[in-house]
Amino acid sequence: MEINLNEKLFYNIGEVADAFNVNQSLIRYWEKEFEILNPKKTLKGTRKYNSIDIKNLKLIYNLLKNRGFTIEGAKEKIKSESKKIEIVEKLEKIKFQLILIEKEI
Amino acid sequence: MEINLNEKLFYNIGEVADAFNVNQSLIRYWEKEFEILNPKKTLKGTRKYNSIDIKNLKLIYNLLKNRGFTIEGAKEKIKSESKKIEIVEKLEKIKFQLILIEKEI
DNA sequence: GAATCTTTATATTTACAAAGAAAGAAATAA
DNA sequence: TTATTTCTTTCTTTGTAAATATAAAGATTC
Repeated sequence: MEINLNEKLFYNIGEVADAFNVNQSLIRYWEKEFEILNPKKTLKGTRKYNSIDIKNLKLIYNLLKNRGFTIEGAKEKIKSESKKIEIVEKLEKIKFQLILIEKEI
Repeated sequence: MEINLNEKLFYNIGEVADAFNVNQSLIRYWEKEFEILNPKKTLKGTRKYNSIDIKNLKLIYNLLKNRGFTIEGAKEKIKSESKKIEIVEKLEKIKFQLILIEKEI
């Protein structure tokens, strides 16, 4: 990535596409496909990407380009993501309990 | 699946395709794509699927049809599978140690 | 004659790119 | 300053390439 996506509050599509090294059209296409990708638009219709949009884009990019999911597969994955987070939270609690037990020994 | 794939030692492609409810050509196509799918052939060239082939087919089917991987993504996943198995084995050992510790308490 | 084989052609789906219009930004002239 | 021109960016819509899946043909085997 030439462009650092941590400096500004908002980025436009050109900067984003550049940072991910993909075509602008691909960013727009993902927007059609993925509900979570919903950048605000100016009155004139220009997209403005904030840090949450960037985070979601990184997630999508990773699933599609690194991990080898289809678009549909990535959608499912994202849906189940929240469930996974719940599970991780439960595991955190268990970890906490284990630490307590360890201290009792 | 109409056909139960646990009854016989070998199945031919028609039965397999039927069981997975896919086209025979798809089974052959996957064979070209996935190294792990390597059914033995009779002297005359007819494919014979044993339980390992069936297991691998289930894996491939699951990755492609249920979990939403691309073919390339599924290949990668399968490659990394063996590494995962190693990790699980290590965790099993740790579990064993933990049980030992628990008994000492 | 029903099932399978290989090879090749074709269909379908998925993922992305191109094209032309519109808007924005920047440079230049009045 | 404020018009005017010019270049760049972004827009939506439409087109297309690549990936995936299936079908077809003709030969062979069960």
